[in-house]
Amino acid sequence: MGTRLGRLDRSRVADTALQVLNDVGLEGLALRRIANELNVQAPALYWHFKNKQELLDEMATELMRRMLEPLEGIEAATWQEYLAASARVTRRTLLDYRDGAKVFSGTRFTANHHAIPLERFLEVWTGEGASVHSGARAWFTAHTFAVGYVIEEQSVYPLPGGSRDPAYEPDGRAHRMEGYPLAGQAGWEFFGDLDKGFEESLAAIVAGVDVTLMRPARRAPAPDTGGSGATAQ
Amino acid sequence: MGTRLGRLDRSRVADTALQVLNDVGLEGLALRRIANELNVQAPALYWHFKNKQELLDEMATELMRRMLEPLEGIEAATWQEYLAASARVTRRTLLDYRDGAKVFSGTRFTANHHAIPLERFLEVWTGEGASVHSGARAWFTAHTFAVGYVIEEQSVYPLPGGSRDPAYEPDGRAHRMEGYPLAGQAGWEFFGDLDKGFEESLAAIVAGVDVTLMRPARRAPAPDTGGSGATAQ
DNA sequence: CGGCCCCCCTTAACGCTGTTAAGTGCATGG
DNA sequence: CCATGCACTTAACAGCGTTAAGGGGGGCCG
Repeated sequence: MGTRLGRLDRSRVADTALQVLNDVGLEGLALRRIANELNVQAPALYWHFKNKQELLDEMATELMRRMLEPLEGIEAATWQEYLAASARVTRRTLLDYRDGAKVFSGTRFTANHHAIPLERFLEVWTGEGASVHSGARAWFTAHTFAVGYVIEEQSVYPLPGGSRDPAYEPDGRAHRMEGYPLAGQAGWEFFGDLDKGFEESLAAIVAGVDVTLMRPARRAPAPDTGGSGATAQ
Repeated sequence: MGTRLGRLDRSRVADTALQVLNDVGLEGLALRRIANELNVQAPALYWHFKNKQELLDEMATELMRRMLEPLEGIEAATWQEYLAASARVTRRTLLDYRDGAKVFSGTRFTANHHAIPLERFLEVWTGEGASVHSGARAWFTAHTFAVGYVIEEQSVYPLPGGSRDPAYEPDGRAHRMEGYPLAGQAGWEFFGDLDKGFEESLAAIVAGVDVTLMRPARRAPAPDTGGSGATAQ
């Protein structure tokens, strides 16, 4: 159904693949379907990608690219604001695509655009007198959480902007939880208001990063996290 | 290869499937392969599961079941210890299986064993005078992070106990980061010592949960998280 | 201007996948 | 002793990622 617009290239294929993803999901993302949308036969894609994984990598890179614009628009005076804002951009971008978080997570980028916002964050962070080490840890914590959160979220709301998967109805969950009264109530919290839940968790993470990574760093260069006893390297 | 031990049932199939998973990974996990290991033909599995997804759900449930034993062994005086210990058990269990985190994440459980440790945590948490709401948020934050962390981790170390994927060698990463000096250094932090990284992030989350969810809850029943307040949907 | 080459795509085919339909043996209960 | 139905078999299908081989066309070189 697509129109032939001249030659193919990696980024046009990745762009079309992301549209197809929203139609059929990760499970149904077939090379023949993508090729059809580009008015081309499936093996043509192998001229531009050595296999499907390489196309998925390009799709993840394209998602990262699409995060950059809103990220550049962030005007954050503090590292807290920038860290939180970038986690929100990550979440919102991944939510725009069906199975976006699964495509994104664990996939290697084919370019290093992801270094741009990280570099910017670390400039602000180290400007406060803290180490690159602790800043990297702060960044990784927030983004690991954000991706993990959206993975859970997208199994409740599989379609971007769509309605909830019936199996995750809080009512049904609470009903199955007889014998676990507190856990039953908790089900509501998990999959109730996902926007609010994200904000609350994110606020906790930012506050914790401040306490354990930023503020000790001002006093001593090798912060002890109070965890399993391992001291910073 | 397998020996016929009488009849099949869901849990024996799931157990075998988890062994096969460690051999061939999620990508290579084929019903014919699992069936062969059970000395049975592939369609036989359809007597016990309506499709492959239902088998994957059972595998995730079995993983949850295998977390229960170490979780019950935890003697934690404080909610901090119990929350951190349960996140560690989650990580260690998922790391025992190839692609364990991907199998686990976003998959529905076929039983509600997961309520057991959650109930126990909420008892300790609410015993401190805080709400079920904030406790559920604390639990979800820590476990979302743990799963997200292992997903990243297993794309660096695909095999349980195996060696690192060459594409993630910190050396190589830093080399590709020219122009981003701080981000280049940060690469080491991300994929250097993953055990230590997990502990540092976990310590930050526990501390943040304390500050934003436990301690305000002692004063007011409806805690304001101090986030952006934007709960746009 | 002629011919070659290489880029980009085509057609054909392979082995494998999840899944369905139909049939079979065996244990069990009336 | 026969009938019921559980638990599995064999056979087959459509669709998947991927490879092999071939072809058309535009640009460069003789």
